[in-house]
Amino acid sequence: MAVPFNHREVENKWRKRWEEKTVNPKDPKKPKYYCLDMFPYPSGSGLHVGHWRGYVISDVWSRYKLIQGHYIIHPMGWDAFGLPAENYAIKMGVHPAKSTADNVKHIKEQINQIAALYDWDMEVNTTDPNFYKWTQWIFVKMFKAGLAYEKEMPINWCPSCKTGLANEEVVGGVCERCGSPVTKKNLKQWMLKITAYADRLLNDLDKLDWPEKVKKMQTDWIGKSYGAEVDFPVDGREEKIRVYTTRPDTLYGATFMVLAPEHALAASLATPEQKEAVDAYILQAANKSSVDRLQNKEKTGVFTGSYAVNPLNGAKVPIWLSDYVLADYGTGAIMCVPAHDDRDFEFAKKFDLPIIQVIAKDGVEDPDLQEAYVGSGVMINSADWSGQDSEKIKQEAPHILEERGIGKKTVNYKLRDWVFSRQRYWGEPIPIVHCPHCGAVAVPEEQLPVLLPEVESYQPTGTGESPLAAIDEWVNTTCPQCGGPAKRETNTMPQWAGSSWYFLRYVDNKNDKELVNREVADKLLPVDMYIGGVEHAVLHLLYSRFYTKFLCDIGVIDFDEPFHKLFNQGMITGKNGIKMSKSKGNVVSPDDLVRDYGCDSLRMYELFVGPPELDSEWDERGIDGVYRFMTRFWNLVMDNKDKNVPASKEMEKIRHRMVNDITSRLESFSLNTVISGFMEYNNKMIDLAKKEGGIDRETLETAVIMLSPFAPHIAEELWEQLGHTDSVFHQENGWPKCDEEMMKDDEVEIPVQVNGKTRCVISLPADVSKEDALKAGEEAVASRISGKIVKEIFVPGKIINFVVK
RNA sequence: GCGGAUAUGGUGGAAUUGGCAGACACGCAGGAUUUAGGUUCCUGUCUCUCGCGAGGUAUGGGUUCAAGUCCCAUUAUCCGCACCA
Repeated sequence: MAVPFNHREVENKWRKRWEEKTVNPKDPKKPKYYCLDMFPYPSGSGLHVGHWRGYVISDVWSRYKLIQGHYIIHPMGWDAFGLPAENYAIKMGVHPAKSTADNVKHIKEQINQIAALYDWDMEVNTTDPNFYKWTQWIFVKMFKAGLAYEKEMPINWCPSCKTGLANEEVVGGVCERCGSPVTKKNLKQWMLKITAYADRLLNDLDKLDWPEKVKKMQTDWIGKSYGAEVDFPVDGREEKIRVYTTRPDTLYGATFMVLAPEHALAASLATPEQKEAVDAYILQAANKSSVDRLQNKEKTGVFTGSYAVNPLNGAKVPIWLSDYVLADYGTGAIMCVPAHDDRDFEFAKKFDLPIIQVIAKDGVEDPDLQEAYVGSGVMINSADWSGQDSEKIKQEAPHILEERGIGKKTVNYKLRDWVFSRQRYWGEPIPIVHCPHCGAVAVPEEQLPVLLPEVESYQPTGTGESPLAAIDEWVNTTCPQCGGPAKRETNTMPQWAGSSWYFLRYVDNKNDKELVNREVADKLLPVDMYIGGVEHAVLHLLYSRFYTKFLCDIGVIDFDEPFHKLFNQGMITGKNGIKMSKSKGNVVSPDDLVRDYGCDSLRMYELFVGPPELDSEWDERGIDGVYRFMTRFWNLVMDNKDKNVPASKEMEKIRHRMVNDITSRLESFSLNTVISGFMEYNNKMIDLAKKEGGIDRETLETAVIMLSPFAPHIAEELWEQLGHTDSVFHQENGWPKCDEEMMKDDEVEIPVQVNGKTRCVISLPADVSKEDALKAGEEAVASRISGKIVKEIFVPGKIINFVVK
């Protein structure tokens, strides 16, 4: 009797072996392959089976590339600054540095259970001064390049997290992190000019092998639009009001104008009769939270009493204020064409303003317009434009306006600059010194890092000041420029600061002279494959692209996109698709499963549970099926390894087909069907081995090699049992290859249909001629044919169909 | 409201280019082994029908010799954006 399958013994044995000698030695002769996981923040709750999935996927891919002959860069680190770590620390009443260190230790142990190829020599931690020195260094470089600037303005403020937020961190009016409604707060903030990169961030998406969904989300977030700015003089005054429109073709239909309540001219446009109402409206708008603004879509507004002049036809149009116009997009003022814009239509109906149709689908005006017509058509009521195609006018209008000196062609973006300061303790101090004489001065590079000081109270103050502001001896310093007394910037950076560039540091994490050595970077970067959840589509992934482009521009690296290929894995949820969380009590820990079924079986089941890109419900029971497969495969190899049976034609066919199927499924990331493929071919091999009295060595070895990225321990053991002394991951010939000729059957089964319904299946030579096939098919279904055959279809290898009348 | 994705047995899910729907597993049922339970092995398992056969991939149409797959409309669920002029 062969050695029975004992996952615990096998796994313990190989863990030790791999510790003694890595299977992924740095070999400069091999081409690199950089496969990266989104690094976790070390929370106190540890890993559940959902966290495993992404790490298993990336490890399977890494090991596959390893066997193909690459040197694998597969690092792991800790995104340990930021709100989650700090909130956890506050909750548990310990210093964030302490709780972070404890959590890192714990999660590292849990990650090691996965038996991934992680190279811990490359480990980084964003809270390590040797790391955040370079996070600060990048900020200084951006400051010097004019990309980091201070501005006082109303920003998104989370009253629960007690800090300002970037636009990207506000989802549907609530804080992305804690779900509290976001308010506005007027604060002096550090901003990063990500808008300077808007076009490159947009255009370079084309270069990336990313899911279309993520590209689209970024495209929409950047929100580029083409249109025109048009100046409307204010009737009887000197000022002009500039508006932005994407529909200059509808200019003759502009019947009123709306300014955002925050517009600079809003108050001064009020006539004496309207002043009281206007002031009240401006005040009311200022107190409205963003959630109110989102939830209550009923249009409100107030007439200023003033009029503007349509520069094209001299028409006088009333100027209104309304909060449906955003102050910080375009010019904060719009011309309103109710006939051709839904929002303007609604506003015009509510306040009984005139509606002039200027485009008609068929050129005929609708006297009773019930809704805005936003499509294209023939221009009407538009002086010399009338009768022309509206799309043509849309293209030409900006130039016409420019010629007449009343407007110009313009481009606008939804993307806003990045609010970069946080009023919290647990982050990188912003390396700036405020000097009464010199203003904001960057801390000299040789003085970096600006260490995060120890404090008694690291709880957020909620006042808009960081807890750091209370530490006088830290705040008070000298100006690096003039030497006079000065104060340190007390805001910290957002969590995204470290994660925007950490992937560059892994490959040179001990370098204290440079962020990354250029030669090393040229050789080992960028990331070839990035694996993580979709939740960072416009946060981390946009910020990282921005940072990478900047670092490329200043010559630190020579590529301007960080992640060549991106894969978003779906979530593993609890019952009924509910996200696993401690509070829901539906968290499944991998610990028991690893103990009872082994790491390899859990790895396999993580993939088998469903398509990797979709969410999957965790169903504990299914893992039995994977475990049974492992046992059967183990027994198959053990029972046959010493038989030295020659390869039969039939067995060779199975082998080549197995290589073909498994490889193509793996290449297309259909990992759940790779696992079912292993099961299927295992059953086939078992059946045939029974019939033929054994199974040849090459087939066994091929199966073991292909299983090794998925179940590395068991594959190594079986490889050794098959008589090899080197690791299964070191294959001179790379990944198993298949020969299409060897996969072919001599005889093929072909269904024969009558009127599209299968009547029988016949066996024919693979290279049968059309005539012979049809003849054989007709004979086979002769008894089922009652009428006259009007059409005969033969698709080689697929189908025979007779159309009968 | 706009945009995107998804919809297949009791369950998770398979199905290159349109070519035998339900692979592979879970579960369930029956049997063998076992003192018994568990394990393991074998058989069955879309629905209706004793059977022949018929029907069947969210719903309704269409294209085709042939549709889960392509086209049109509808419904449901999930995700993204949400007054961006």
